[in-house]
Amino acid sequence: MLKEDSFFERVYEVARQIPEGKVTSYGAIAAYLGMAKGARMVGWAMNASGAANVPAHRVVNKKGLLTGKHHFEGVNLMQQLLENEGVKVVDNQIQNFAKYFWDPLESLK
DNA sequence: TGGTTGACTAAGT
DNA sequence: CACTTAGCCAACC
Repeated sequence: MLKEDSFFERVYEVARQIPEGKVTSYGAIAAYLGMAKGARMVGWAMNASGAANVPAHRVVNKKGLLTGKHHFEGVNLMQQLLENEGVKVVDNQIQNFAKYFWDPLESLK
């Protein structure tokens, strides 16, 4: 199987390792991939993750805001998935974000 | 090849 | 608090 060495595939592999009930940020994934300034690329990769088996709903911005929810089928789907995993979301923001935060730099190093 | 794009982030107004 | 500017960089056309 030809694995695309593209940036997207790397993002997908990290995203797939996010444990249930945990979330991370675009910047954290980017930093893990060696592009601290590449948070936007991660978000863009998520945009293309539609066909991939990637839990994009576990990736939020640095403040714990569900900035990407507008890209899901429904604006409530992303929050629904997170709450289904035990992550409380209020007003598009993850509550107790620090507690749910999963850092690939610490977990995958 | 080069300009446009974007689910980010930080700092400024 | 809402909006703007600026930096960042791979993928896309």
